[in-house]
Amino acid sequence: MIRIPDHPQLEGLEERWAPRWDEWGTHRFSATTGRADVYSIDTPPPTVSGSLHVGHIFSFTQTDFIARFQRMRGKDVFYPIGWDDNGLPTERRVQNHYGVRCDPSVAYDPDFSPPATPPKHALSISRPNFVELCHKLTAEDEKAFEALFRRIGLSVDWETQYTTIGALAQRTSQCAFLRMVAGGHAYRQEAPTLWDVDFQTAVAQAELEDREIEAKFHRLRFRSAKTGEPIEIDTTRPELLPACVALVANPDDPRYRALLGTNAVTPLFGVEVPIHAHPLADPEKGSGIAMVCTFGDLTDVTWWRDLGLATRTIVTRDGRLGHAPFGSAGWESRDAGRAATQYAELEGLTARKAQGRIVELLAASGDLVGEPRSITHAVNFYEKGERPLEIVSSRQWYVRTLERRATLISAGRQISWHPEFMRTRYEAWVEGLTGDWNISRQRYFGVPFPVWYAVRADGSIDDANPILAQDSQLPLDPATTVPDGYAADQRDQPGGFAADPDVMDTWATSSLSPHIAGHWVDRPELFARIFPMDLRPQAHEIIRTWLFSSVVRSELEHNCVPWHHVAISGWIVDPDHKKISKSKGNVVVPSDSLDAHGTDAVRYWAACARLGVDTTFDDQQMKIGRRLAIKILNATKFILQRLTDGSLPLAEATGAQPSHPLDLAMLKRLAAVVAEATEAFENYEHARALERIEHFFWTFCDDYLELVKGRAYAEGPAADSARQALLLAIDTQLRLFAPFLPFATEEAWSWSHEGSVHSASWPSADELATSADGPDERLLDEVGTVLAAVRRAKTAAKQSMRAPVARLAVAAPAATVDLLRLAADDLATAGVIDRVEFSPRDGEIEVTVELAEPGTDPAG
RNA sequence: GGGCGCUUGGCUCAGUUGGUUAGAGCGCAGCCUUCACACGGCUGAGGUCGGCGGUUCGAGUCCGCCAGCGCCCA
Repeated sequence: MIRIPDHPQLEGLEERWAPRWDEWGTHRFSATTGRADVYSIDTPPPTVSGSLHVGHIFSFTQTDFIARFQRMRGKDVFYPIGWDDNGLPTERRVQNHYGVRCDPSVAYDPDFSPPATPPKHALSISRPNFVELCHKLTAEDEKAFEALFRRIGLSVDWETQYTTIGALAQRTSQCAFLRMVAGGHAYRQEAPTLWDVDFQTAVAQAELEDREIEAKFHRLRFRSAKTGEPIEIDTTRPELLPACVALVANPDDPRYRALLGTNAVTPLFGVEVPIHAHPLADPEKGSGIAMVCTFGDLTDVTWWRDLGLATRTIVTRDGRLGHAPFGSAGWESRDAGRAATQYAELEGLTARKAQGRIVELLAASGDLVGEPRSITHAVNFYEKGERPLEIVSSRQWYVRTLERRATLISAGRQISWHPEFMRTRYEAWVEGLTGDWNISRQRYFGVPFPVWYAVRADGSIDDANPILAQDSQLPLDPATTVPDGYAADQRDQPGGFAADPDVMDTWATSSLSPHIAGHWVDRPELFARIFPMDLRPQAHEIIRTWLFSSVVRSELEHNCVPWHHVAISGWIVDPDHKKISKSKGNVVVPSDSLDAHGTDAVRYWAACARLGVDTTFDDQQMKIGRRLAIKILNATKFILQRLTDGSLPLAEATGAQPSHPLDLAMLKRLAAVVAEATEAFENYEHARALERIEHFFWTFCDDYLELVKGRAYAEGPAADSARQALLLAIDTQLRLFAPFLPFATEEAWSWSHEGSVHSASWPSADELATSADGPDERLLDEVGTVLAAVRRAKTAAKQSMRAPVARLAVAAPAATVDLLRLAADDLATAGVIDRVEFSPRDGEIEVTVELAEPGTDPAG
């Protein structure tokens, strides 16, 4: 029996249907079909330690449209959900939340529990205790995300969840790492490394950002080694003078041409350094000749590499000036005693303090020319950091990317980008790579490298020959697991072994999201069904990180791209076009919108935006979505309740095929809409699909429904035709709307069907175009035009739409008249028209309306 | 400094390969209330498409330059 509420509403639909879908397994991946029948999605795992915001709803919902469409098209949709709990954001949140600090030198306390309220001074706890807290807090955060995602009706398979720090992620990550090492794609090397002195970790190129900061140019006086002539250089970092290894000038700069190939002597330290030419030396900057230190900035690294310069590292990992053995090999000086004395003034100071001190020393020795001058310049920062990055020399694991640039660019061209122009961002990034990918991070909450090193008899570490874990041991933490052939008590002992102290960059793990979600390491038959995946949805600011690193991993491991399509979502901006962020105080809480407008309304807002387009947070748009959802309920109710006897199945309610020209014209139009919407969806243009469907729906309600109402109430073949057409049309439209408005469509669908609309098949034009040689589909438009003219006349006369019309006269081209005659009866009924007259004439259609009541107005 | 994107009625946006009077919704104005829908319906006013120049029989739609906004990268 059809049970339709008297007043259908949206309230409560989420609570009614979401549990049903779980029960029915509507969104479950069956994993029984072949790859060709699977549609797999590489869902972005949100950072659970971050905040929930409308951007999540927006972008995740856009992916859900695609998932639901593909499911209705008969695909077995692999739509997992992951949580990114790995890495620094979690560490910071745990530190703040519990008021603790990780100190690896503290011993594990199995009975530890965090204080009820965070203490004023951070409590030092062991690494295992700290990691436990990370797991505890992320588990709570994940629940909040899950609740939100369920509420917005994401059709993910909740049985396919993954994390980026769990055992599977660690095993996957370590396994893939070992394979990279075995394949020669990963290597460990001592190299200049961008270093954040506060976070105490290496930073990858992808995590850099430039910031303009205030600095001072100091003019230092060097002297020519041969002639003693002064050579003045400008530097913002005079404290690095002890690390100076060369001077560089532009080869085209006539001022310094004569000096090229000679040596200069540094002030205070008396070190002889060569003078080289290099095109990156900017003649306009300062005095036009610069000192190269190891290392002040990335340009120093370039010069050091290009020119094969010496290395004299003084900045240590904590951002202080370390030991500099002037007089020993590599630290030769014309006056080693003086150099050592001077350096003793600096050693142990932070870079900032050392700068102040060395300026005093230079002033005292007369080697500072004039006063320091203020400038602003761009300096590298870690995107999450607060102090400029230092460049230190250290041993890190790298993945070879530089040599594969061409491959990576061609990989990008094998992927369909939505929108297409986003590809450019990827290519620009790959072309701009300056070094291999550093995947070592000196953090605590991450995937450890499954590697140890032998400790030599003298206690030094044999870095060159890492001891790699066996696959069967994974996942493991080398800090607790002992490598084959060693005993536990040999840890950190001469002749024993030492664990690699680092963890992997989070991108080194999340770049394997298809492998983690698809169980590459433990369910190969599953992985084969879903990989390469069909779709990677993500935001554009992480093209250079997540997208790039995923392509790298897939190319290295499988020699193919990880997905066929990439869908880039836009950002949410506030009504003033400002990016939504906490610091701006314009954050919109997602649950507020859901409370106020309902899930379908919020989804409608997201559906109106094309991929890649930044979108305004717009309450108004949600209200429109809400109105649409209600209209769908009401229109469905009307058609089912009034026009069938409440008997099922509906197809048998009337039995007849639509035969009336107006009905056939409407169905033909609908068939065209189905075709357009399908094509749009196939092209990842959900907004276009929705626009076409929605536009048709309003015409359907305003014109067609009104026109056939009267006929459909009656009896006979013409009435049967109307009823059948109405049923066919609403059935089709519910399915078309289903990906966008899953709750309202499911509710309306349930009034006439068993099972879920989301398991129904996506409509095809064939179902509707009952006859190719039916009437001209313009019929619906033409009748609509005349009906609008009738309404206009009634409105102008301030009459009700039910006001009777004595006479309607339509003058139009003969072909149009012929068409209109086909629906003259419906027109008369809908307009409450007594007499309808047609007359052929060339030119525009002209409609004359004579109202039965006084106050008749011509219109049209 | 380089790259990418955007600039269409008050607002938010569509405008497919250049082609008849540039579309939609919101907002606004007016009208209509019990028979699907007042959490509504109908009707209407309102843009010449950022600026300049070019290609073309014809440009919002292609090309160049400029301006503003945004993002990415140096």
